[in-house]
Amino acid sequence: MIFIDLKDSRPIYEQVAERFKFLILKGVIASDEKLPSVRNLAVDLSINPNTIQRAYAELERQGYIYTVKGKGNFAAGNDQLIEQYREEIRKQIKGICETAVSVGMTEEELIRNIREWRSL
Amino acid sequence: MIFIDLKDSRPIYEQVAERFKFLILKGVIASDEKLPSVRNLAVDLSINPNTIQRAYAELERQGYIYTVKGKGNFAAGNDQLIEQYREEIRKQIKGICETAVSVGMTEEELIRNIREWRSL
Amino acid sequence: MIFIDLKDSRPIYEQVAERFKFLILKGVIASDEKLPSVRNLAVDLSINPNTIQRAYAELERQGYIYTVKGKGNFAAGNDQLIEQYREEIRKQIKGICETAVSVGMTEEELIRNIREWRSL
Amino acid sequence: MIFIDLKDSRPIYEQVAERFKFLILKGVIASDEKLPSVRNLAVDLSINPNTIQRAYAELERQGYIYTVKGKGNFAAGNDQLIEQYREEIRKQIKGICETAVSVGMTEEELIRNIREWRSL
DNA sequence: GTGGTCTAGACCACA
DNA sequence: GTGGTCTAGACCACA
Repeated sequence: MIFIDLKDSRPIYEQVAERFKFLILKGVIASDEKLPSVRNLAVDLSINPNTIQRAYAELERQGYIYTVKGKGNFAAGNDQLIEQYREEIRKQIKGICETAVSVGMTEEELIRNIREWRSL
Repeated sequence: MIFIDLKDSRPIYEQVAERFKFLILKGVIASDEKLPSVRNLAVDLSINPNTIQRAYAELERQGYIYTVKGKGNFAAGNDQLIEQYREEIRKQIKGICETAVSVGMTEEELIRNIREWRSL
Repeated sequence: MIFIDLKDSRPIYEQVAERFKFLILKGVIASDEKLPSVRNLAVDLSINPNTIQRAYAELERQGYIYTVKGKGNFAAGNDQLIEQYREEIRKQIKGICETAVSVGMTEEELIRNIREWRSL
Repeated sequence: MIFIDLKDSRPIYEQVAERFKFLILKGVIASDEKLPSVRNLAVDLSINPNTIQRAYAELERQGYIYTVKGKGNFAAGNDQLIEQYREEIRKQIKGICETAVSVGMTEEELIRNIREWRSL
């Protein structure tokens, strides 16, 4: 369910957090479903528990999970999260498109690219 | 011409390189035009020369400039660069859009966002 | 009568203890009235009995309840408790106000805030 | 300038962060002034660098400092920070006052307490 | 068993 | 020199 790529330049804790974000938003991990424990996941991925801990702390800070001490970490209700995530994505696309346009790519060209992926 | 923002989380060398990329692609710096010398730019920006050196090395590696020993650094011909840059951007947008769609954003929604920025 | 919020970052035993403190101070639980047994409450709240036990131990330590072996836990007389609780609150407010003032908030500003909540 | 209290129940990283927040808001550390390096402070306080790192990361996340890689950490401009901090304090006071009132303390009593500290 | 904090120490990117 | 990430392993609070 979780994979990490050591060759990826992004830090491991970020990859782990990103992956869980995705799984929660997709509904693969349901609301209030328990995530693997810090220790178990650390063993499974052959990663230090501190690194997992950091990924979970980040997810909690961003509202994707909540922590019950002594019990574990659980996926938060994801209704508002989806809207929050959309906003994040909008900003990312906006940033890229702005630089794209500034070096001469037209809006139509950008849109065409999006349409092409649809057909894949 | 070049500005750096210390509060930006990106490393300084990357900001400098990015800025030159932009200027070259826009044609503000013409093909074969000389870039400021490492030392001068370092003084102007109150930055360590090593940092400028690294930015230039990066630009050369990516084909945006070429170095003539004893003369300086010069902007490469920018025709092929533009296409290269577009390809980069396409990949970035593609990556983002794919995750966007996978969590339920429709293609039309993405396109609408792009159109809205146009009107700004 | 007792509710716990798993998403609250405070430990469960503290939430339980805090809630009973409140009920005793408000007089909802009268002096010498029996509190639910550890086991019953644990079942009702679907919580580990150890956790309830700890909440009760904390309440006893602070003088809010007293234990009669073989009989159960009972609310202490609440006259002195109220004064004790007020003292606690005074200290808390004092601590916060001091730092508030030291970074430039005026006393009048603090008081105004309190008055505003009244009207809610 | 920075002191930590091992007997304090709050984690060390939080104490350190809180202390810097205070110094920045008071203007003791001016805008864009450099904070001690992670390593130096760690040695001075006989604390592990990781713990200082965490305190600084927290401060950056909350906007109190900004990081320049390879250079150090610097105090952010504190105009907006003050307002942000006031809001934090308001919430804290509000929370305490609400429970105070709910157990029978009057608003006037709370205000009287504040006035008394003034005369200290 | 579960998460939270911390130490000790390594290695890397950046300036 | 400076911050950022990570491992290894300890100890504590909580359930």
